[in-house]
Amino acid sequence: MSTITHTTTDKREAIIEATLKLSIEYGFEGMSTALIAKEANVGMGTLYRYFETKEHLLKEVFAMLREKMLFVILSGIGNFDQPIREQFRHIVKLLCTYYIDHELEFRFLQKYSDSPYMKETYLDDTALILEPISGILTSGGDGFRFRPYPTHVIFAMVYGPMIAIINLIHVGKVQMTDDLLEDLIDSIWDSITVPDITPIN
Amino acid sequence: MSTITHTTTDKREAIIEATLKLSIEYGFEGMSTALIAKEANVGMGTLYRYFETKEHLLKEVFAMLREKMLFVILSGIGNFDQPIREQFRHIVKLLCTYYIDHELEFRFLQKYSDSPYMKETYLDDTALILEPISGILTSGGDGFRFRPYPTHVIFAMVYGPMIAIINLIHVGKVQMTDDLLEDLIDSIWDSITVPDITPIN
Amino acid sequence: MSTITHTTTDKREAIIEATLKLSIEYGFEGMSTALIAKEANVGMGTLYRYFETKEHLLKEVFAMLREKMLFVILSGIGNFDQPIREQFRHIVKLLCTYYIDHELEFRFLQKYSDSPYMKETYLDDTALILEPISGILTSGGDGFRFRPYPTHVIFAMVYGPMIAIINLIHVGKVQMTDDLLEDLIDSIWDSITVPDITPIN
Amino acid sequence: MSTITHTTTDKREAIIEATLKLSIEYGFEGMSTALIAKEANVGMGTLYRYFETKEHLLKEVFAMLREKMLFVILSGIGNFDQPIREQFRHIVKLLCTYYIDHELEFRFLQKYSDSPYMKETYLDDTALILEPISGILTSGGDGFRFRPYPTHVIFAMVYGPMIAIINLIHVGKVQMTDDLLEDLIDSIWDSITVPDITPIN
DNA sequence: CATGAATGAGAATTCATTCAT
DNA sequence: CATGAATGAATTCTCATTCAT
Repeated sequence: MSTITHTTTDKREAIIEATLKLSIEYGFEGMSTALIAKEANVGMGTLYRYFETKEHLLKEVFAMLREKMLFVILSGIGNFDQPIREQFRHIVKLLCTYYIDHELEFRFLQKYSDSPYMKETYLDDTALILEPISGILTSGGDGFRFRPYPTHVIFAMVYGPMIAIINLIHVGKVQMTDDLLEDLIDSIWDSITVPDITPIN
Repeated sequence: MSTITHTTTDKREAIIEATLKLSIEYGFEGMSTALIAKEANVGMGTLYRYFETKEHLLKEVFAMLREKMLFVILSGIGNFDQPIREQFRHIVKLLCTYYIDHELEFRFLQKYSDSPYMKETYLDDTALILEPISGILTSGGDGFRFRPYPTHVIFAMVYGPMIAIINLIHVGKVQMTDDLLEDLIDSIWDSITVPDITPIN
Repeated sequence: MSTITHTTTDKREAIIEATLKLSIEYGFEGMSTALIAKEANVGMGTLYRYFETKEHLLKEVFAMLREKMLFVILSGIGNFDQPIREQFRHIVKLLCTYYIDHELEFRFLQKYSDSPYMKETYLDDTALILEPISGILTSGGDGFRFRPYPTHVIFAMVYGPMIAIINLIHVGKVQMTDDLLEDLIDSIWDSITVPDITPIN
Repeated sequence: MSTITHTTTDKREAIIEATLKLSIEYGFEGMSTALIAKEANVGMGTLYRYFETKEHLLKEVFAMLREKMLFVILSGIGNFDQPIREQFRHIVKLLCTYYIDHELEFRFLQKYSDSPYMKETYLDDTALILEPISGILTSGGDGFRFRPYPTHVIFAMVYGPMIAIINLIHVGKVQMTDDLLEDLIDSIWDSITVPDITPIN
């Protein structure tokens, strides 16, 4: 962050940015390191100063995107005193908006999660998009009960439709509006909860 | 079925089988044609007798899997006189069961749909898994109404969770049971419909 | 030549014919044996029944063309009692006409003579086109003398321009007429002889 | 000439030199890029840094040889005030000497001109060797007249024998001497001109 | 004899990575 | 630190040749 390392950081950032962009356009293996370097306006050797390997580079882009996403979400997180349902609505909305506005990042994460590289990487891929609300989805609530599914399934019932719909928007099949988003979140909510009052259902 | 075509079919099948298996293990570009040939126990030249290009091979595997899936589903399709909800339940169950039992095929389709190859291929990727029930999801019903979403969104609300959950099972995070499956289908149903009688909800 | 071997001969001929045609269109290595077989309407195995190797096939086409050419020339050869100059005129005319009318054969011979295959083959390439008149060009004459060049050079002074002009005609740069041909032969004659007695010519 | 470009030029030159040599020995397709690289003492990748394709490489060798030849000829060109016949004699001599002394280059040009690659290349193949004297051969003169042939034919009557004789020398069938060369040029001259004194011919 | 499916050695080309400057 | 020329292992694809039918 000091002035001196600024240039350095810039190059690193430029490489990551280039990787993000090109990986979407060409795919991970369609994108050569030479191309990345060119797009980032650095020499090929420079790339290897900052990243041990193409694979490492991808992994770091992935890690960076995760952290960036987490930061954004956590920054925007609301009031913990609110009812669970409101918190859920708020965060899912935040998440969707974020990924709708950051197509490249979303696509990269999807691509990476599905690639063989992921095997080498530590993370639980599926939960990725839901990390920020893992807490919420395992707690109880007032006026409703989560359906008695394994936690993983609850997660899947949330991020499954989310991912599908974000994709839809990115490929231009659907225009997202605030109202539609609100409704969809309600739909998802309905699919993982039951009202608490009527045990009959 | 004659002796001649039998041999022929055998090699073609072996190559396809090998491709299916190895593409999961190594990814499309991590899997060399030499490896495929070896796994299929044929010479490299043989592979190129049956498939013009590696890309063509992948496309044909994809096309074959689609047809196979469609065939299975259509063969198992139930009574069209049943209420929509029953038909939905039946087919989604069939689909889930099929893909749970055919992990390699499921993974291949996912991979292919996300790959740059897909661009060259004709199909609407997202709807793939739902082709068999596209009819049902656009018709009306008795005792319920589909939520007023664009058709694409309705689709996404169904295949999104399906894919997510099938994945969960394949990676071993969840054990699927008949009861769980039934419940999940109900959950999904709830997320795309509203009861017709009580406008309150 | 018997009725029984007729079929056999036909296939051999067909292969040779196909080779001749395709070698011009694609070049020796641009022309695959599979293509030859297809063009000749025989199976690939058949080709190898008649010719040990692609190289052997080419060599035999070459040999065949030589013999064919020799046969044509010898058949058309005129009166040995005629003056040398008349014999020269007659034969060179015959040769030129033959190669003008048999473009494929001419091109094949040129191609083959220049190829590495030629190394394996016995013949003196350059003299090829002049074999039929080698006798004439080494004898003496009345009213003229051959210029005091090595025999090889005399040959070269004849076939050099011949080849160049036949090429010109095949590529369509020049239209050959009887008169032009006669004149050219005179020109060539002038370049290898000097008048013996009368400097006036 | 700086250190950097020197190294660069060296490798490029080495590759071209190797190509020149090997193409004679093995033919264009008998010579693999791996072999070229080895002969040039560079890695295979290096070859492709300098030349996009094997085909491009060959084309550049061709272009380079043409320019080199032109340069040599133009540098040695004599006095334009001399009679046409003297100019003709001078330049043909220069050309013959050049190609006699540069066997590889001569053979390469012949090979390339006859190859399918030539189709892609711009040039009028046949005239290649005569480019430097095309001006002379179309002008008039004193004391002689060019025979009334199409220009292409005049050209052919010159380069035909030239090529044939140069070949003869390269394969060792003839030893060239200054006297022989002078005489041959006279012979060629005689074949394309007639004395001007006797309009009767 | 005729066939053509099967084969694998070999060819052109690419690209991640290194290292001398 | 930065660079990009150099490298060769690895990849896709071709094709002359064989051999079981």
